[in-house]
Amino acid sequence: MMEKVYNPHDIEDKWYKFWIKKNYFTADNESKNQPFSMVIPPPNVTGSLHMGHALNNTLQDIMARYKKMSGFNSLWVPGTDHAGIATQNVVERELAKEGLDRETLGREKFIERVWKWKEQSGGIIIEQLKRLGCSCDWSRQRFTLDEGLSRAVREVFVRLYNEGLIYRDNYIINWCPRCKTALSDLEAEHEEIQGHLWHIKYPLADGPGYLTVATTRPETMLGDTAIAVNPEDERYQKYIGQYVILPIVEKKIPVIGDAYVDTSFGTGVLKVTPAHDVNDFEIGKRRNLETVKVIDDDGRMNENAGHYQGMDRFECREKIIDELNNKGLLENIEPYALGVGKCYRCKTVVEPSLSLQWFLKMKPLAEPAIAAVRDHRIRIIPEMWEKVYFEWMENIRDWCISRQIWWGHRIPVWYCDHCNKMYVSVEDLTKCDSCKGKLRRETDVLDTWFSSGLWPFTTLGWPANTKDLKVFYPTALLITGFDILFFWVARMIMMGLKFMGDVPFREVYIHALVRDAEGKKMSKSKGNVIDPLIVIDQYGTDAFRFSLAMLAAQGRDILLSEERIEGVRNFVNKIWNASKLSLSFIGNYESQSNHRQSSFLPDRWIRSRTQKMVRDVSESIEGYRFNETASIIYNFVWREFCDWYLELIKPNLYGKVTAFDSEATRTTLYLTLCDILKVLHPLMPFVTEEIYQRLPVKDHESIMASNFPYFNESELDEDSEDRMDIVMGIIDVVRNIRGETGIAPNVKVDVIIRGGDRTSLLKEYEYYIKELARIEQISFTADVAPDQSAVGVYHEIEVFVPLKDLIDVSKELSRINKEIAKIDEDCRRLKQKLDNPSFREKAPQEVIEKNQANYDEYLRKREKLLASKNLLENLSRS
RNA sequence: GGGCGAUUAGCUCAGAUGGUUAGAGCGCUGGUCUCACAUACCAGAGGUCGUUGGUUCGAAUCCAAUAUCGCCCACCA
Repeated sequence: MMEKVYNPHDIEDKWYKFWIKKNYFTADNESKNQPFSMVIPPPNVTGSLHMGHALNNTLQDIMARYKKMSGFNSLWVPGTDHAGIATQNVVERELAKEGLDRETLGREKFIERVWKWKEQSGGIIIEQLKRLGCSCDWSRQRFTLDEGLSRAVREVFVRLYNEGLIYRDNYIINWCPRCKTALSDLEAEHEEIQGHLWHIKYPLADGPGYLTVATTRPETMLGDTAIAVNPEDERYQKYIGQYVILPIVEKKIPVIGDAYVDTSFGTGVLKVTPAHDVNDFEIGKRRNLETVKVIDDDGRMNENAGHYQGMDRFECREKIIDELNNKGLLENIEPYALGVGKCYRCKTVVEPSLSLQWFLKMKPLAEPAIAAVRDHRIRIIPEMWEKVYFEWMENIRDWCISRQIWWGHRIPVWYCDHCNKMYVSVEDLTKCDSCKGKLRRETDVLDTWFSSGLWPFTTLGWPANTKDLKVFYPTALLITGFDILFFWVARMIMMGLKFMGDVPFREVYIHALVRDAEGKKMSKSKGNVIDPLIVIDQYGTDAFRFSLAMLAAQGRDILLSEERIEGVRNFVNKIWNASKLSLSFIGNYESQSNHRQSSFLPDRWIRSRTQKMVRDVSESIEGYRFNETASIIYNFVWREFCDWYLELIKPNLYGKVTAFDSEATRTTLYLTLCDILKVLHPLMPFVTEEIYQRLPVKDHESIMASNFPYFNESELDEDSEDRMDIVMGIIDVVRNIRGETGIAPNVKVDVIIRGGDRTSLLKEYEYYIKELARIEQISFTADVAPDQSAVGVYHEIEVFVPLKDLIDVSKELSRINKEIAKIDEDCRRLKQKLDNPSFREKAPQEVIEKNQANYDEYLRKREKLLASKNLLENLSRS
C-alpha cells in the first residue's frame, strides 16, 4: 500500500544499499560496451558537503546514470584530495587546542597525526556523497596521497626535472606569513583595499636637495637598494648616477635609470626593493643590485630592519611613517586604492618575498594544451570559458610548486652536504654516490594541485600500463565549477597531454556557483549557508537534486531558495501519487506480450507526446542543458500526464465507459509510467526505483539496470495530437467560461456545441468532455446560435453555455469584450505584416501562409464572438 | 588597466542557430476538500524583454554605443 504522501526517509538508504549490493556502480573494463568515464573533482578531505559539491556531483551523477542506462560502460571514479595547506591548518588548530604545535611534535609525529585525523574525519564527505545518491565506482576510490598516486607524483617530478622543466631558483614568490609557506600566483587572491600613497623624501648624498619617492609600502624601504627614474624623464635625468641617502637606514644608494619607471605615476621616482617586489627584483637583476630582505617568514621585521627588528610589518609601517614625519621626510599622503594579495586558505596578506623555491616551466606545457582546446580535441562548455582559458594560458608564468609545509608529497630530491651534489630520484636514497656521505632529503612538499593535476590518469593506475587506462582514458567528460578552471582543469590538460600523449577528457562542462536566494555567495561568515544535508533531511534527496538540475542553466549563477525546493518536493509527491493511481489501474497486469495498439484517442496522444518528451530529454542531457531536461519532464508529467491523461482514462478504468478497450489503455498507461520513471531516474534516483520496484512487471531487477527510453518514431501520431488538441481546447473553452463567470466547480452546466465537421469527434468523446468540464448535458446543433448564452470559440467550433440563473450577463459581456479586444490587437498587427509588400516578397512562403491562416481564423472567431455579444446586449437591454 | 557575463511579469529565472499570441515556478486574485495528490484542482490578473541607434520584410534573439550590477585576470610603485 502506498502512503498518501511520499516519504523519502527510509527509502533512500534502502535503495542505495541495494545498488551497492548489486554492484551497479562498478565498471567492468572487460565490457564490450562503449566506455563513458568521468573522474570526480576530488573534494578536500577536510571538507563536508556544501552546495557547490552538491550541484557538481548531482550533475555528474545525472550523466553517469543516463549514460549507463543508455548502454554505455559507465565509470565514475571517486576520491579525495589531501589538500595540503587546508588539512595541515585543520590539524594544527586541533593541536593548538591541546597546547601543542607542529614544531614541538616534529615532522614525523605530525604527519602521523594528520593521517590519523584523515582516517577518522576525512571520510565524511564520501558518506555525504552517498546520501546524495552518487553512483561512483567505490571500488576504484582514490586519495591523492595514497601509495599509487604518490608513486606517480614522484615519477612525474623526476621526468619533468630531467627534461629541464622543473628547476630551483631564487625568485619573488607569494609568502603567507601565517601558513609559513610559499604560494603560487593563483593561491594569492587579489583584493582591492583603500590605502595610501606616501611621498617620502630621499636626501641627495652630495649636496642639498632630495628626490621624493611615492610608495604604498613604506616598511619595505628599509630594504631599498636603489631608487629609479625613467631615463627619458627630463626632471630627473641629471640625477642618474648620483646617490641618495636612504632615510632611517642612513645608507647611500644609487639613483638609476630604468625604462620600467612610469613618469606619470606618483612622483616619477621609484624606490627599488629587489627582495620584496617582483618588478624591483627584475630591475635589480638588470642592474646587479644588492637584495636586502627586511621581512621574515613570520611577517616580522628582521635584523636588517635596524631598530624595527621584531616588529610586525604593519605596525612597522605606522612607526616608519611617524619617524619620517618627525624627521620632516614625509612630504605628502595621498589616499590610494591598491590591490593586495591574500592567502586563499587563511586570508592573511601575503608578502612578496625573495625565496629559493622549486618552479615548473609552463610555456612548453601550455602550448600543446592551448592547441588541444583550439582545435577542439577538448570542448569546453559553455564556450565562453574557452576564452578565459586561452587568456590565462597564453599569459601563463612559471608555477611555484614547492611548499614549506609537511602534509603533502615530499619533493623527491636529496642533497649531499659534503660534496654539494643533488639527486632527483623516484626511489628513496640514503648515500651520496660520489662521496658516500649521508644524504639530506628536501623538506619541501609539492603544491596540492600538482598531484590533482595528474588525477585523470593516476586514478586509472598510471604509471603502470593498466587495463583501466586503456579502456577509460581519455575520460569522456569532466564536470566542474569555473573557480578551479586554472587551478585544476588547465593543469590536468597540460599534464595529460605531457604524460599520456592525449587529452585527459574530451569535454569539460563548467557550471556556475550556487548562491543564496539574494544572489550572495554562501559563506559561513554571512550566515547564509544552506546545508545540503539539512535540505536532504527536510525534502528528500530527489527533490534536492531535481531542484539543482532545474536551476542549472548554463552560464548563470544558481540562486537557491527553500521555496524552490519545496515546489519540487511537491512535484515528487505528485509523481508518487500519479504512480499510486496508475499502479492501481494497472493492477496485476501481466506482461507486455498482449501489447495492443489502442484506438482510444488519449492513449494514442500520450504515446506520441511521450516520444517527443523522450527525444527532447535526451537532447537536452547530451547538451548539458539540465534545466531544460528538468522542465521538460516537469511539464510533461504534471501537465500532460497527470492533468490530462490520467483524468481522461479514469472513466474507462473505473468502468464508467466500456466503449474502448481498457486493456489497451492499461498497456499504454504501464508503458508511459515506465518511460516517465526511466527518464526521471538520472535526476531522481530514489523515488523512481521505489516505484519501479512496485510495478507488476519489471524488465530488469532495478531501474538502474533498465534501458533509457529511446525515441520511437512509430508511436508519433500527429493526427491524434491534432484531435486531442480539439478535445482539450473545447474543455478549456468551457472551463474558461465557468471560471470567468464565476460558476462554482461543484455546479454542473449544460452546453450546446456547434461543432461543424468536428461534431463526430466531439460526440465520440462527449463523456470525457462532460467529466473534465463538469457538464451535465451536451447538445449538438448545426443551427443558428442559441440566444441567452455565454459563448466560446475554438477554431471553427462554437460552444454555448445557456445563461439560466448561473451566469451574470455583465460578467459574460466583459469576458467577451476582453476577448474581442485582444483579437483586434492581434489582427491589427497581423494585417500590418501581411499588407507589407516586402514581407510578402521576402519572407518564406510557409511563414506567410501561417500568418495568413492565423489572421483568417482570428477574423472568423471575432465574427462569432460578436454575434453572441449582440444577442447578449439585446437581452440586457430588454 | 584588460577581459567576461548579466539586465525579460512583484520575486527568482527559462527563452540554442532571428518568424510566438514572450513562458515557468513562487507570490497575488477568485472559486473548490471533485473517490491519486489541499505538498491538490480549476480559472484569472500581471511584461512597450535596461536605454539609444543600426542590420533585416521581420529583433527579447544579430551588430554598435551607453547605463547599472556582478565576476575573472593583471608585476604601475
